[in-house]
Amino acid sequence: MAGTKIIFRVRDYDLAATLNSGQVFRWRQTGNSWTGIVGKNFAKLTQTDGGILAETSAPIEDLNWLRDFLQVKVDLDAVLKTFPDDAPMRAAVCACRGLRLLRQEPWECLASFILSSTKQIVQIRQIVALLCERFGEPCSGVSAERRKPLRGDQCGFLPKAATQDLPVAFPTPQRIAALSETDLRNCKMGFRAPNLLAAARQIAEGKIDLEKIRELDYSEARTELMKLRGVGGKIADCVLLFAYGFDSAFPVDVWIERALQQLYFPRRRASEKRLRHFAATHFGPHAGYAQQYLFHYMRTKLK
DNA sequence: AGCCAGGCTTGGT
DNA sequence: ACCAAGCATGGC
Repeated sequence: MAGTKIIFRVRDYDLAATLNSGQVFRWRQTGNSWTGIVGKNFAKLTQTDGGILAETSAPIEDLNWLRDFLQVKVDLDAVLKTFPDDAPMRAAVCACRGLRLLRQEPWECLASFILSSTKQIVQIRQIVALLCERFGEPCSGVSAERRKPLRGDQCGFLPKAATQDLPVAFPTPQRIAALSETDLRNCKMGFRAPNLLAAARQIAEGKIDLEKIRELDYSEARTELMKLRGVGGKIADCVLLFAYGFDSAFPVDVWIERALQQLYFPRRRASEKRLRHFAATHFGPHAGYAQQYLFHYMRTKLK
């Protein structure tokens, strides 16, 4: 790829664990490298001894979008030190060394998590890929002929790679707001289609301002996000944590519920309410990081 | 309060 | 090869 090559010197950064931990849904692994898109920029990332090798078509003097996305400036040790010193947390940190939180663009993150409801990660990836392939704008620095018009699931005879991830930006709220529910259902999102459509329209009409949410405190921001169709407490917390950087957000899904029950209340069955209260009080100022460690630990090591 | 919404994956036969 | 059950969140 013509363009910029740079190494971000960073310790304790496990790229694979981070990109595979259910925060983002469009990154693809090829060998030791990962390719994906941040905003309108295409990037290829490779784990190296000294840190992360980044290749992108953007000019080298302006890579803050990528530093910000990767959160390379976060002092992970300092974050880990704030975790409670108990056996489950120590095990999770030990098992997932180098796991990080990314900082995503709010709209892509929000839309992805609206689509995530009652879906497993592989299926979310498929839905998001279809949506982007059909309605996303081509990325800057990518020639037009690489964007072959494909019909997604209608070209089953093509090798799988041909239908995967062309370099396109995630479709804007305006673009999605102009679509029909049928267009969206055809991306296999089922009952999530009207939710995504309504949310896109609420945003396109200016009823909800995703940028303004940055200025609010955690609970105000949560209330605001939950005005969007298809956004309950869990999805709001995912967006607050993964896009807005509210480290105190602690999304509770069934995996986390299972992890808390199994690791912290192995004897007696704890009510959902009790688990929520525990989650909100036990993990400290970077509870969201703790949540990510427990989530990934549960999914990859315990199950 | 409890049921419903798709479609892919997993497990049993 | 096939069918049933499992997944997992918000809206009504």
